[in-house]
Amino acid sequence: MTEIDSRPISERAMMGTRPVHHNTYLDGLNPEQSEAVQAIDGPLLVLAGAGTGKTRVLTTRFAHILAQGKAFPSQILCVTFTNKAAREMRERVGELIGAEVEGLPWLGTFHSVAAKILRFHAELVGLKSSFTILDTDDQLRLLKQILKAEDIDEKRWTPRHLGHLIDGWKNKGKTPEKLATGDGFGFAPDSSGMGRGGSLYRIYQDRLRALNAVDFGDLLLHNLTIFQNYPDVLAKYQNKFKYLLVDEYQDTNVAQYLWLRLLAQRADKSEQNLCVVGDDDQSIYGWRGAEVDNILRFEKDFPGAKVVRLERNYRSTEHILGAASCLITANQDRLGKTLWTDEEGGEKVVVSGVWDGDAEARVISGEIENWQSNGRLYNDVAVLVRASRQMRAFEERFIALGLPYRVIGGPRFFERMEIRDAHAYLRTVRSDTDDLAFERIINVPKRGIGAVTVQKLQTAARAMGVSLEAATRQITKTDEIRGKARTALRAFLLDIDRWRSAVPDLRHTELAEKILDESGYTAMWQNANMHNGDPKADGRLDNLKELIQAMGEFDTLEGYMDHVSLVLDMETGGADDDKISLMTLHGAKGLEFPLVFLPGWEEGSFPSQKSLDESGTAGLEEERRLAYVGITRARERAEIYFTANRQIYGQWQASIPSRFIDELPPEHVEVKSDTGYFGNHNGNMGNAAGGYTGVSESFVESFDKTPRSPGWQRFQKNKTIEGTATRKPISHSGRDKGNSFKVGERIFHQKFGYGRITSASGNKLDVAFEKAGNKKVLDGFVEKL
DNA sequence: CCACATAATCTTTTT
DNA sequence: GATTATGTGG
Repeated sequence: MTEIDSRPISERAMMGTRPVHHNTYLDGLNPEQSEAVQAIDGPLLVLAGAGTGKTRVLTTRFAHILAQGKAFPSQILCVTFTNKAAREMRERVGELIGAEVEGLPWLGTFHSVAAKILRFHAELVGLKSSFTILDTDDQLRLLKQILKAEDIDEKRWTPRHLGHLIDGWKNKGKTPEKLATGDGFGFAPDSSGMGRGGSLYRIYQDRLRALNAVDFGDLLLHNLTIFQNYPDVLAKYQNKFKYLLVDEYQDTNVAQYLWLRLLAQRADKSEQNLCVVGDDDQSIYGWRGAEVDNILRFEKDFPGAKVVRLERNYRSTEHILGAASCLITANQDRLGKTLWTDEEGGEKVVVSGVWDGDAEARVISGEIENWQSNGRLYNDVAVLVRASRQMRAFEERFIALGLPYRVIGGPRFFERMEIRDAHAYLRTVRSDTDDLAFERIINVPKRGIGAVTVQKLQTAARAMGVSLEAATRQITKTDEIRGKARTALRAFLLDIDRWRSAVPDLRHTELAEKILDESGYTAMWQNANMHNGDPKADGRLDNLKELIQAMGEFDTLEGYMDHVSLVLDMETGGADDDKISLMTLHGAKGLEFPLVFLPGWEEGSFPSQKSLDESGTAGLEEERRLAYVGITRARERAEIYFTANRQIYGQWQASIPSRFIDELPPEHVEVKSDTGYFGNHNGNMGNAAGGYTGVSESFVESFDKTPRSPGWQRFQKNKTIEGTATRKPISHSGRDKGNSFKVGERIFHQKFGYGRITSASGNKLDVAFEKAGNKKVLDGFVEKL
C-alpha cells in the first residue's frame, strides 16, 4: 500500500530530485515504452498496437512530467474520448503519484474540457456561461421545429438527415459562415433548385443561441471560434498548457484536430509538447467523423516529431495475434506495425459454422458452460457482436440456461425517456427560457394540451420574440385558447411557480421528488403499471428512484445539472458479480478477455452491407479494423462463428461466411469439426477452410444439395443479400407462379419439420407446424409433400 | 384531444 | 420481428 501523503500534489510534484515514489514507476517498462514516457519535450507520436500497454505509457508519462518538475498538474492537458477512459486515467495517474484525483483539473474528455473552457468565455460567442448542453434528442426536436417552420416536408427531408449534415460540418470545424458554396446544396432545394442546408444550419445556430444552448458539436466549434477570433485568449491557454496528452488519437475528427493544433502551436517550437497516442488499425469511428488521416499526417504537421512504435503485445497468444495481424494486412492505408509476443503456442483461433442464429447462441452457451465447469469465471468471457440486435438471441439463451450475463453499452441511463422527462421538469423550474424542456413536459403527463395548442403557443412566442413560457403566460390571459386547454395551461403555470418558490427551502433531491409527485408524473407510470400492465413501468419507476439517488451525490442542483449532460454515466454496476459480458465490437474497444466469442461473421452482417454501400473501400477497411479489434480483445482463446441462415428484419436469409474468414491465416486457425464448416466461397479450399466435417446430417445434406457455386457467385457480384437461393430456388410469387402454395397444403420445413399452411401472402406463409407451433416462413424454405 | 390501428424503418456510439 | 411515427375514427 502506498503511504498517504497529505501535502498538496503540486508541492510533491515539484520536489524534482527526490520524488516521494522514487522512479519506481519506470520499472518494468520495455525500451520503447520507456522512450515514449521519457521523451517529454517536443511533439511525439506513439503508435501503440492493441495490447501494447498504451494506457500505462500515457499515465506513466503524466506522472513522469510531474516527477521531473516540468509542470504543475494544472498545466497538463490530457484528453480522452470517453468518460470511462478519463476515469481510468485519473485513477491510474492518481495511483502513480499518490495524489487525490481532484488534483488533475484538465484531465477529461474532449467535450468536458471544451465545455469548461467555453463556460469561461461564453459571452465571446453570444452565450451566457450558464448555457445548457443539448443531447441528440433535444437537437432533433429543435431541428424538427425548424423544418416545420420553414415549411419543408419532414418526410422527404428528415430532421435526422439535417442533423447528420450539421454534425458533419461541426465535426469538420465549419461554422455556417465557413461553409463552402454548394455545401448542403442537395438538402431540401427551394423552387429555384437551391439547396437550403446551409441556411437551415444558420437558423439552427441562431435558435441555439437564443435558447442559450449548445449541442455536442458546438462545444468544440465555439472553442475554435474563440481561439481564432481572440488570439489573446488562445495565447493564455497555449501558455497555460505546457504539456498535452491525447488518447485514441486515431479517433479525432477535424474539429478536435484543429483544437489540439491551436493549443499546441506555441510560439517556441521546442515547446510544442504534444503527445498523441493511437493506433490507426483500431480506428473504428470514421462514420462519426473521425479522420484516420489525422494520425497518418502527424509527422507532417509537427516536423521533427518523434515517433515511437509499441509493438510488443502483452495480451494475446501467438495464434490470436497472428490471425489478427494477418487479417489487418489486407488494408491499404495504414502506417504498419508488426505486433509480436513472447507467448508462444496457445490455442488457435477457432472458426465454426452453424445452422442459424439459435444454433450459434446454443453452441456458444455450451462452450461457456464448459469453460465455467472447468473452473474459470464468467467474467473472463465476452460475446462481441457487430450490431446490438444480434444480442437478443444470446440473452434469450442465457436466460433459458440461467447463465449470468451483463449487457455493456445498452441504452444509456440518462437517455431513457423517464429520466429525460424528469430532467425537463428540473430544467423548466430552473430556467424560464428553456423552451425545449418546457415543450417536452407541457403535456406529460397528459393534461389535455394537444399538438394544436402547442403549435399556437409556438407561433405566438415566435411572433412576440419571447420564450415559450412567457408566451404561454401572455396567452392564457386572453381568449386565444379556451376551455380545457386554457385551464390546464394555467394550472401548469401555477405548478411551475409553486415549484420555483420552493427552490430555496428544499434540498434539490426533495425538490425533484416534490415535482415528480405533484406533476403526476410518478402517478402516470404507476397507473401504466396497474392499468395497462406496462412491463416497463416498474423499471421506469426504479430509474426515477435511481435518479434521485444520483442527484444526492451532488451538493446542489446546479452541480448535478452541470455534470449530467457530459460527465455522468451510471456505473455499469456490479463488476464484482461473475457474469458473461455481452456487447458490440465498438463497445469492446479497450477491453480484454481471456475468452472471446465473435458470432455473426457473415457477408452482409459483417462486413456490414450498409457500410460497404455507403463508404465503399473505406467502409470495408473500417469493418476489417473492427474485426481486428474483435480478435485482439482475446487473451487466450478466440472463437469466430458464422451461420448458414440468419433472420434479418424478420426475414430468413441464406448467408455465406464473411470474407474476413477467408483472410485469416490457416496456420493460426482451427476449423472446428463438430459443428461443420463449408469452405470459402472462392472455391479455393486451401486457406482456412477445411471442407465438410459436419455431424449434423440435415446441415450437411442441405448444403450438399445447394446449388452453391452459381448462387454464391451471383452473390459476390451483386453484393446483396437478396439472392437467397442457396437452400432451394425461391419461388418469388410473381416470377414462379407454378410453385405457389395453397392454404391447407401440407409442407416440410428443414428447421420446423412438418406442418400445414394456414395462410399465404406473396412468398410469405403462415404455417402451423406439428412440433414447432405457428411460424411465419418464406416459401423458399419449405417443400411441398 | 386521445386511443388505437396501420405503415415505414431498421448499424456501429460518445459526448 | 419489433419498434416508432404517423393517420384515422371516436
